[in-house]
Amino acid sequence: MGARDRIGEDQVVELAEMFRLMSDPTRLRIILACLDAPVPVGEMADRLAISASLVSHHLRLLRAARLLQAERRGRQVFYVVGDSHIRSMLTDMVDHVAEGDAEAEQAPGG
Amino acid sequence: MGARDRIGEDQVVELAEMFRLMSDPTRLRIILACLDAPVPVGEMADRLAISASLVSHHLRLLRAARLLQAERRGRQVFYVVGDSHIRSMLTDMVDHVAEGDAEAEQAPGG
DNA sequence: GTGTCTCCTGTTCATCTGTTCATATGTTCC
DNA sequence: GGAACATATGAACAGATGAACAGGAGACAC
Repeated sequence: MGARDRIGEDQVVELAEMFRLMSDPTRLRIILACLDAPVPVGEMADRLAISASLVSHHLRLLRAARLLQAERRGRQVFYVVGDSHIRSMLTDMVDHVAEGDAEAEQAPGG
Repeated sequence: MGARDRIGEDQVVELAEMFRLMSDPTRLRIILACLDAPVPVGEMADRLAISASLVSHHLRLLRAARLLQAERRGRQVFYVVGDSHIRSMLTDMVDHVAEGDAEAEQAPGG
């Protein structure tokens, strides 16, 4: 038993890289921003209060990892989470940190 | 829609830090190693083919984030994933990369 | 009490990463 | 063709990170 034991080192590296993309607050904010609906780069930069250049830099990484998909509409480029599993996981994790923040204190000793 | 937009910056940082812990292949391997059952540090080092010191260093980070729980049995210390959500998510993600690896090969470009 | 095993902690170093500034590319309108 | 807007890219720098080395603390056996 244990799919977690059956995955090879390559899979682990692949998974780690996926987590790495989401390990930065700025990048995570970008992913979360376009979790449900496509969002243009400029709006992201405005909502996240960061420069469009920085957003674009992160977007490049996210695109390379297939985490985000780009869709051009005229002069604007809309980005959206393209992976259903990632989207589902993200939604769950967001809910987890939103609620689990209080019940994580069940650990005895310390 | 809502939950992902309702979380504040602190939550995002908290979530990002969680991902950060899992973003390292070595550290992810450690987490995966003690995903189901508690594993002693020495066995981890042996199974992962890395020094016990390095394992301990990573263990410290994982413990600080409450991702892993330590349990002392005699002179050995067993570590196990202490978060049900994380365990669930990890199992799902492992399965995701295990399956997605086959369909990801349809990309001709490098 | 001594010796050994297992694990923890502190420090240093090579490397990577995120961020900013300056600039290029692409698109629309005239 | 040119101007304006939106996005992408490259170089450089400050900060963070993982890995290795050395020393120390706790537990068990004698």
